[in-house]
Amino acid sequence: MDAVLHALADESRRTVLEILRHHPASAGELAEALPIARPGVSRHLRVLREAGLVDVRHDAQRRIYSLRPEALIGVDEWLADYRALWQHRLDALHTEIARGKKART
Amino acid sequence: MDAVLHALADESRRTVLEILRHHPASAGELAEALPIARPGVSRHLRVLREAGLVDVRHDAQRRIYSLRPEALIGVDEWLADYRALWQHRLDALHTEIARGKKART
DNA sequence: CAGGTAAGTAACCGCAAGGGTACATACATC
DNA sequence: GATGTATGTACCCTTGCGGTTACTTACCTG
Repeated sequence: MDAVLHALADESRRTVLEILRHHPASAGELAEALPIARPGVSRHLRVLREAGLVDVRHDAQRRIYSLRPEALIGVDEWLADYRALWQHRLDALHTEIARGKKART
Repeated sequence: MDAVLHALADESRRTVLEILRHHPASAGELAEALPIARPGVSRHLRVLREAGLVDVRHDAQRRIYSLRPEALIGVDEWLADYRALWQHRLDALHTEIARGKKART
């Protein structure tokens, strides 16, 4: 999961994911969408590949990248524990609010 | 959310969160639990503070840190969109498996 | 108020990440 | 097989981050 979180920490790489979330795209298309030059994008794509977040398909000279959201499952599971915590807090907050209402009546 | 993801990308900082998930702790206690020296931990704590992931309470010279898991809600919401994607894929996979079973009978 | 403890900051070092330019590789076409 | 296009890699440079030691700040206690 470390590699995934590291990949997610970069804004450009998240942008790539957002694009791929809607449709697969070639490396060139992705580079056009980012404010950095092709080589830089290639490197970002390598990070995403190694983190298991994207898949590559060869189409002649083109490399078509597509999303592999399964890699995010690990992060999701990690967050699940915390989700229980904040859910608990929100519940407590709601209880508090309800109590306040009751007291005011 | 950027600050939060940046904070999460570091193993040491995640360790701090894991500790605080169970109980509040002073900066010194956290430093003892990590393989790095106090000043380093102080900086990690600052990152976590600025990302809104922890709260500080003063107790004489001690600074007691506690978790504020609410900050992770943003990440959770961001992941939610992807969750729909992989859920869809897993459903498709299960359908495929079911179909395979049926074919074999 | 002197001494001790807890935490944070400052200055410094080393390394790894991220960007760009230039080059190499793969494939399609003429 | 020469040319053009799409992509990735090598190299260099700069920046930022993490770690350490040394110092400052805050607070408690005798």
